Amino acid sequence: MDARLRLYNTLSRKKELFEPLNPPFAGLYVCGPTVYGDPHLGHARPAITFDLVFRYLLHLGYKVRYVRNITDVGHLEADLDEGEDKIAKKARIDQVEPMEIAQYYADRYFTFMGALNVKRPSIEPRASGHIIEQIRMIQQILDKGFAYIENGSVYFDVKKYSEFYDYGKLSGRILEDLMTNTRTLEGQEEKHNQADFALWKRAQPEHIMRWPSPWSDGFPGWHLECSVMGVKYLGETFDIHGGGMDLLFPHHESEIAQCQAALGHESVKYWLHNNMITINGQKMGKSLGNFITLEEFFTGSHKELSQAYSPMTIRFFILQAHYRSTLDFSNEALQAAEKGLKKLMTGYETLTRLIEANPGCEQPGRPADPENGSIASKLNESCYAAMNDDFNSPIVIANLFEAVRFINAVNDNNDTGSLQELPTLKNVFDVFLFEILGITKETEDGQQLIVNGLMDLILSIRQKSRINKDWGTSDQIRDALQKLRIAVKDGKEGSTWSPGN
RNA sequence: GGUUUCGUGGCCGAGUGGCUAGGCAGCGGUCUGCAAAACCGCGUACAGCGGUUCGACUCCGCUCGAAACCUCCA
Repeated sequence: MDARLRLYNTLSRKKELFEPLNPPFAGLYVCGPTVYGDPHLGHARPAITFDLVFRYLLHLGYKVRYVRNITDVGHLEADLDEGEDKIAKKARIDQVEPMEIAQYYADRYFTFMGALNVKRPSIEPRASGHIIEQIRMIQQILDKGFAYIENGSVYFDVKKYSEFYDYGKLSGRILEDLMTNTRTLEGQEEKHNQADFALWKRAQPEHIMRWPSPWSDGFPGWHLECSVMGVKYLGETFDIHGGGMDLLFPHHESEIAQCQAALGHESVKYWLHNNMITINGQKMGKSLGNFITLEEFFTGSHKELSQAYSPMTIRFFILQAHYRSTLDFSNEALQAAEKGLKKLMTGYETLTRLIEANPGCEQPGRPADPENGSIASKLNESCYAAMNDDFNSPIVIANLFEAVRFINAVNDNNDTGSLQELPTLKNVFDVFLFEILGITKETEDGQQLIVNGLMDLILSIRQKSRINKDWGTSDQIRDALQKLRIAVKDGKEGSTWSPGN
């Protein structure tokens, strides 16, 4: 087994050994949300993917600085209002200040990502707070001769750039194709070439989000912020840059070009890209209008949803697929995830109970089968191997299911010979399920304590009727609870209950 | 048209040149007052056609099909 982390670098299209530039430090930059709409399932994929990366790097002992930007400026609307900032457009509709919109949706984003147990990054910088730095980088690119000024706007000169460097190396694009194949958009006649992209745009009079610059009152181009903030907080070269596959071109390609042009070298060592979530085989996205917001998932209020799905179900659903695969949404798949997760959590509870009931087993490291090593430590190794192989969370989950089968077998057979495996097994769950995969028990609040008390009471009454073989009463209670979506299970040592089906 | 990626059993999804993925659903059984859970067992797979190979689902080529990107998008 290779105990070292390997990750798939989009730049080389190969799995590479992770060797950070300045160990024990590791830098991670991920393209964050544009805050002009409610967070949907598509936002959850990269957030959870790179949360997994973040958590695993931390677990391996790296001192990680994780930067994820908030885009609150600079994305152009290409359809009806060309040249107008998306946030500004929404603001005009709602008759409020653009920053108020950005603030509102940023807050929503944080709230829902929090529900998904996504760790907050070390730094969450906003594009609007880095206008000065962006202006400086534009000036650097101009000074090096890789940009030109046209009517108050500044454009990146892709043709000039590709005389020295390879524009297209990340996405596999060929420059000649880009020059000829790019669709002609209105208001783009200032460009010398179709493939050129804006570094600074002069604002039209009705454009409300604007800042002064040496060239005009305007706003920065839409690829610039990530280059600027990545370099500012992680250094001129840093380890990992992540994002969705849809950002590969032109966004990340242009980021590489901007850094190369301004700094004389590239800034990113490993490029990581998560795949898309599809709905009926099609990408789920804002512009397609087929997205389901996270709020709708949590409440079940969308016509495509047959029920509500808890945040942990969503998280588990996403982690059950490898991050570089597309993941197709369906109610059936979500329900399977819900049940699978429940099985895992029940298994963990059984494990905890077994350890409490058998204080003698609290000496880890004594394998039941010394010939072949313990099952628990094998699973542990297998989980590390999976994570080291480009963050293969589905394999980790498969291992955890195997652990559950083992736990249940011990529980059923009272196999005392295997009890000493349990502490190690608990450690595997604590590390992989909770710490690295970031699954949590769904929260219990004050109401829950009352419910617990009531349920204890009800089940003790039912137990009495069962002892008296009063099946009518006992079934009446169970059926009534069933209608409230509370499942009762009768075991040898009394009954237990759980919410859900 | 170009670039990138993919096509695995009822559904979702891993993986490998020869040895069980896993989950959900289904069927049979054990257990149980019944049920649920759990456990045991079972079934239908690697789009098609060629090639390389002792042997390919796994490598190569072609065909068919799908998606993303080429335009803001996670």
